[in-house]
Formats: sequence, structure tokens, C-alpha cells
Amino acid sequence: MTQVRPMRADARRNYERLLKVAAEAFAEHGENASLDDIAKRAGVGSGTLYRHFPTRQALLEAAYVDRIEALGSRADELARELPPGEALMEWLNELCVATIQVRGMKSLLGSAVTDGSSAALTACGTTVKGAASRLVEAAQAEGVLRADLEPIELLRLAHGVATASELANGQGREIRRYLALLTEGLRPAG
Amino acid sequence: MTQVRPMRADARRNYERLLKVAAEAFAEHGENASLDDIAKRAGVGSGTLYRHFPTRQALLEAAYVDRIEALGSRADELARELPPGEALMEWLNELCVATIQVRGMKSLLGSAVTDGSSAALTACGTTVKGAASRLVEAAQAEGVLRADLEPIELLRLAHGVATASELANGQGREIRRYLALLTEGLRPAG
DNA sequence: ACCTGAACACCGTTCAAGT
DNA sequence: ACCTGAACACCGTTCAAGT
Repeated sequence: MTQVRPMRADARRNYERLLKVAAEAFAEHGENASLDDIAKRAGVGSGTLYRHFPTRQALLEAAYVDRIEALGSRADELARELPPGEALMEWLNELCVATIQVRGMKSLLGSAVTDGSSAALTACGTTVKGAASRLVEAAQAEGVLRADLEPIELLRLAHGVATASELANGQGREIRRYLALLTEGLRPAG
Repeated sequence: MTQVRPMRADARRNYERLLKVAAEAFAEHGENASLDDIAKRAGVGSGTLYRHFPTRQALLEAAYVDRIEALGSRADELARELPPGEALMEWLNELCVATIQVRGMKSLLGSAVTDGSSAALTACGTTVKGAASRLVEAAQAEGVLRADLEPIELLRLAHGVATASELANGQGREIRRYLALLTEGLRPAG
């Protein structure tokens, strides 16, 4: 573990202002919000932004850490309240909703499950994959989920479902239907 | 129908050079290839590019019209050769492969099935949706596909499957597996 | 140790002037 | 009727100078 020195007071202040402004900017303009504009609105030079967050991904991740953590603890909450199969489906639904409705979250969640992505190894990726693994294993132990399904595959498919719902432009109204189609398959019922 | 006046010789020459160069540029740099660079490489002013193709989408569509048409006729070819269910699955597989492997095609195919997108009404959207409809109806008539599934929903889900496969970074190796998971559902077999 | 902001390279889009 | 390319506004990134 690398020992983290405490930041100088002005550095810490800038860091926090940047995070606050960045969250607003991503919410307003989406994941491609202007970095220069974020620095200006936070009242710092653009170099300062780059010092704290070398890449757009880094800033995106820092701005949404708490939301990702919330998704993680939500998984365990659902696991306590519902049977494994239902807990998994409900969590996937909330994951997809966040993917679509929280602007900037999509690219973050996407790179968390991208093979070979450096972001996949960061806090965000670890949290999401951990949560998915616990729910998947419980559902498989119960016999309500294919045993050959890897947690990361399910996360990728959920990202696909979110993408499909996004194309329908219904602010996520189609998520439950598309998740159900994935779960039940495309063959006629019965 | 609006009568199309033939283009002036130099206009036609520029139009064709732009298309050729654009296809190369999209293949090389992806859908965000620099428009300015395309104009330069085609030896025309940037204004000329904008005259012929007012938006990036318009250029993208023009550059890939023939590939889209090929997907359309491929659907009918498969319908003649295979039983309806297999023809549909094979076509979806080829659609997903094109989505991932032909750079620039993804955004085009995406906007073709985006609700409210102007591109959805263009030649590209009509062709793809027509092909999907024919295959879907045949499969439903045979009783191998859910009767409540709309062709456009299936196209959106296929786009989602392509996205999921893209995240796996396997150049499309996962497409067949992910399509199978969608078709068969996530519950244990048997 | 950290911050600033000018400087650079790049891009999309428009439009007055040209043929 | 069509083309050219300068002009404008914008963006990401770096780095010398400052505190």
C-alpha cells in the first residue's frame, strides 16, 4: 500500500471544487462536457485539473465514486430482502437505470467491464464486479440462473440492454421489458 | 418524388472523391474521423464537403449505403436457404459482426433504430427494418419466435448484443454466445 | 509543492469572394 | 451553380513562470 500524504490545504480545496463542478457539468452536458469549462467554473487553471485528474476517465470515476458504491451496497440490501433470482433482476434493473439516466455513468460502467481496459481494475470496476458476483453466485446456487454464466458476461449483457433501451428513447421505460426478454429468451412461452 | 437534376461535372467528381476518401477515413479512424481532413484528402474545400453532406451522419450513410443494401439482400438470401429461425439468427449474427467490425457502421445502425431519430427514416433505416421485419414475421409464423416481439425491438437488442461483445474486446468472437444467451434466456437449460 | 494561464495544435462550421 | 479557403469559435494538453 502506498502511503498517501495529506494534500496541501489549497490543493484539497481545489480538488473538492473540481469534483463538485465536474458532477454538475457531466449531469448537464453528458460525458463529453468541456474540461476547460469545468476548470474555469471551478476557478482553477486547466493545468490544475490535469494534475488532479490526468484523464477524463479519472475525473468521471472520482465524480461518481459514491454512486458506484451505492450500487454496491444496494446489491447486498436486495440480497437480504429478496430471493436470489429476484434480487439479481432488481439490481440489474437499477444498474441499467443508472447507466441510462445518470449522464456520464455509461462510459464509466462500460469501461469497468471492458476487457483490457485499465479502468476495469479501478475501484469502480472492483465494486461493480464484486456486487454482480455475489448476486450471480447466489442465484446459481438456487438453480435459477445458468451455471455457465460469468458475472462479467452478465454485466456486459446488462450494458447491452441499457444501450437497447436508450435507443428506444423512453427514459428507461423499456428496461424491464428488455431485461425480461433477455431472461426468458426469445422463443414463444410455454 | 422530387426530380433530381444531374450534377455538374465537377460537382459529381467531388461528390465521388469525397465518398471514396470518407470510407477510407472512417475505416482508419472510426466514426469520428476529422471532416476537415477528409475534405483536404479529397482535394476540396471544407465548404464543398458541407454542401454535399450537411451532417456527419449524412456522409456516414452515403459512405455505407452499399453495405447496408448488402445486409438487406443477405436477409432474403438466408430466408431462401435456411429455416426461418436459423435464417434470423444467422442474419442477426452478420448484423452484429458488421456493427462491430466495420468502423463507423455502429452509429449508423444505431440511429436507424433510435426512436425519434431523423436517420431512422432514411434509406438505411428503411432497408434494415424491412429486412428484419421479413425475417421476424417468417419466424413468428413458424412458431419459433415470440409473437409479441417487434422487429425494431429485436434490432435494438441485437445492437445491445453487439455492444456487449464489443466490451469483451474479442473482435466479435463472443457474438454467437451472447446471441444464444439472448435467444435461449438466462435460466438453466432443461 | 502546487497553481496559473498563455501557447500550441486541432477541429467543425460559416460565408464572402471567386469562377 | 458550385467551389475555395480564410475566419471564427471552441477544445484538449503542455509547460514556463510564479507563489
